[in-house]
Amino acid sequence: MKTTFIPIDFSYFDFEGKNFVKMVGRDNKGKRICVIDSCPVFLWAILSENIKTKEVRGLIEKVQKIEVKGKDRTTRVENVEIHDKKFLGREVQALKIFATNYKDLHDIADQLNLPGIEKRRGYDLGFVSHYIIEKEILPLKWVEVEGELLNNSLDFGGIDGVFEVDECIKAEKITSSKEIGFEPRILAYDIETDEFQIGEGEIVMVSLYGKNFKKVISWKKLANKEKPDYVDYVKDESELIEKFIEEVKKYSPDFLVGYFSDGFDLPYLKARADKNKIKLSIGLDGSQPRFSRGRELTGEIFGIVHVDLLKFIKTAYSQYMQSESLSLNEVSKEFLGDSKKEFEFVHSSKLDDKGLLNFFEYNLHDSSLAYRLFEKMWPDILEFSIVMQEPTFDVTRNGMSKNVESYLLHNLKRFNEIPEKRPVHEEISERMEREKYEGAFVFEPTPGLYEDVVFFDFTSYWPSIIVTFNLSKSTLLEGKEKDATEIDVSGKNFWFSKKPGFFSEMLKEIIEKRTQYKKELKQKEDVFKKARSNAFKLLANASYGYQGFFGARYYCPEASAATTAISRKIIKEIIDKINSQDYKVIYSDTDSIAFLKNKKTEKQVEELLEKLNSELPGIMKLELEGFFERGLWVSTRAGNVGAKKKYALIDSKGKIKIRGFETVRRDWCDLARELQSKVINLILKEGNEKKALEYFKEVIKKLKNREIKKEEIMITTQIKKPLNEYKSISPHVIAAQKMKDAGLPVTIGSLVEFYIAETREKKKLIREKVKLPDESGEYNLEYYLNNQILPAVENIFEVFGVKTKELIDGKKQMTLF
DNA sequence: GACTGAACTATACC
DNA sequence: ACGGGTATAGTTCAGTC
Repeated sequence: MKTTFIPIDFSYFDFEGKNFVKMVGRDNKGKRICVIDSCPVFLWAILSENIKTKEVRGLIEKVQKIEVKGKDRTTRVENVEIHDKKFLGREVQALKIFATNYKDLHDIADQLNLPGIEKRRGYDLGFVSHYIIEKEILPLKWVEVEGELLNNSLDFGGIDGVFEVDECIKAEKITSSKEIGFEPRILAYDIETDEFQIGEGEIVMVSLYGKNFKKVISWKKLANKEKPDYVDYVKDESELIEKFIEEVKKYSPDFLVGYFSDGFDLPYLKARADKNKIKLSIGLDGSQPRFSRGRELTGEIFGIVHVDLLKFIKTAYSQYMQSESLSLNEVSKEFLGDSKKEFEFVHSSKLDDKGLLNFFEYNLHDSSLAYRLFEKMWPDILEFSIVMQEPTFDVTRNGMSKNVESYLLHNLKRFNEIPEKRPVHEEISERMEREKYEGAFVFEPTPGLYEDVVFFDFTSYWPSIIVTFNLSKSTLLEGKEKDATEIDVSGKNFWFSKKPGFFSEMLKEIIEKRTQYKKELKQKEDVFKKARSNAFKLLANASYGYQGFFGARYYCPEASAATTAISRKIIKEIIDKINSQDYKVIYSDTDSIAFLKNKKTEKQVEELLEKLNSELPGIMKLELEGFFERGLWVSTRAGNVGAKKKYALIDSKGKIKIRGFETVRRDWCDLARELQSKVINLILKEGNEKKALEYFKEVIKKLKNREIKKEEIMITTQIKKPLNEYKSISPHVIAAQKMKDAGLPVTIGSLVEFYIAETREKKKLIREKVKLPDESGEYNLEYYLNNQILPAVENIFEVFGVKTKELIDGKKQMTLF
């Protein structure tokens, strides 16, 4: 039979010692299909450079006889071929060694520790990735499948008999198909429980939200009020879990979506199913979710892609987001303009009818938010899967370095390259201990309020350096060669080949594709194209970090150090050139330069830009970031030098851009942040400090009169490690400990909120004055004056010669008097 | 007990 | 374990007098 098919979920199984991929997806009529396929399994043995033909023949004969006896199967070498390949850009001869089972390749490799074989590679990709590379079948890309319809046949020991799909096909031929669009079936879910610890308390209710579908399943019932339509009552928790499974099966989603569901909802469901002695048989073959043993839990369901949106948001969006936390509430506000429903948690036994009704709504709304977030992010999720060529389950969980690596591995074929291996544990520890290399250049500004500021910045600065100078593991030379680029890295020299390597070639393609899509987007908007452009942008940006990351296959700190060395050299040259053209550079950080326009016209500035660009090497390019009417730089708190990474700008439309100031830091209280923001605004708009100073005096007065609302003085700080590992017990650790004592969950990543209160006795340390938001108390006047609002504006007013400290002290004495 | 610099910690910038 | 280094700034800690 023949069908058009889109693969969504990827997994594999063994039958008679061989590996088979099972792909679950849809056909063009929306029917749910499972396609079973296989591919040759092999690894590479790279031969020594000087090996003789005769020796190769002997080696092949020896390798052909290798057999590995395992507990439940025997794997043997089935065939050996010799190929001309490349490894790290070097031409090599390599044996392609075919074997029975992918998981046994490691054992085969152990037997290949033979003279004449230099390296063994290509057996640590995972069978699914190996399959995708070999058969060139991409996740979420339509294909034409020809094969045998398995209809409860005995093939594969009757494995398809238990698959809850419309058709199961054993593939004979798979070819690519034209794109016909795909609308995924999405189901979001969320549970509410009596305890925060996994499995500790009962699951009170679970909500489901899909297309024209909403449901809350609960064993807790309203006593007197009528139940809403979307609520289904069940007898107890055990029935709740069974009903949940039933509803998921009935809805038949491609994607089951949660928020922090890898870490909470799914493991909680599993734990409670275990406790109730029932099976959480949610997989399409009746299997239970499988949880990885890694540092962080991940829950995988056969046939349904379980997506934890929190993880994807962390890697794909967080660096560009305004939200100060990644809570469902904040993220929903930013992406959907909607927030969670208000609800104060109480134990289910203490819920009255009104509370329970709210709880139903709250629970359903959370699922609705997750559903809509998925819809919003679907173009990015889809394009990430297609660009990285990895299953959606993985790309939604991997970090950017893993994504860079996926892209590399899936494109090596075009370069005839054998993949490098993953670093082993010892290598990783060694790499982690390496000395840091010197990074970017930051210009020390002179504090002041400047008029007419121009900003230039480089487009994809570091990636463009890597490409232009060919900086990578495969192009790093051992010593000086004739056709090499010599790079002085803080007094030490490195040489890189001028012949382009696959890393910089691929990165060049990534940058070019990004530029091309961006150009096309200007002509016509398209959410999917935008998502693809974004995926390439993120890949390019992560490529520099990748080479310096200890877990990378293509780890190359020399390339990273060379990249930053070149970046420092070039930006300093540009600064000199701009200064020599009768402009004055006032600031620079990594890839951006700010300078005074000096009464010149915008056209003259653009000509300057053009000239600078004509002198830049390779694909490097400088861009005009913008013209600004005013810019403010301040000094550091400690000394009288200009502070780096702290400035504020205003453009001709009155739009203000603030960098680094306390205003943009979440670990300062709102009072200080809003005061500072207002002061910066007034100064930039007015061009002087007068109105700002008046405003500051008002705030001091209000604070002293205790007219400030409590929520404005709350300080929020993140817990970054287990509480007992803190060497220095700072206020936020005390706050966290207090929360823990009150039975609230505090884990790594938790944000704790507290304020500094007045104390009866005189206490020396700030941490002794910490109180949680719901603890009664007066805010500590001295602390908020001297440690919050004064530091927030002191350096700003200092630019104008105003001594704010005297302002606070003077007033204080007066009020005391 | 006051003072001081180093260490620790969180968060921003690019 | 799940990109990198540069930088500011607060609070505690440990040493001195």
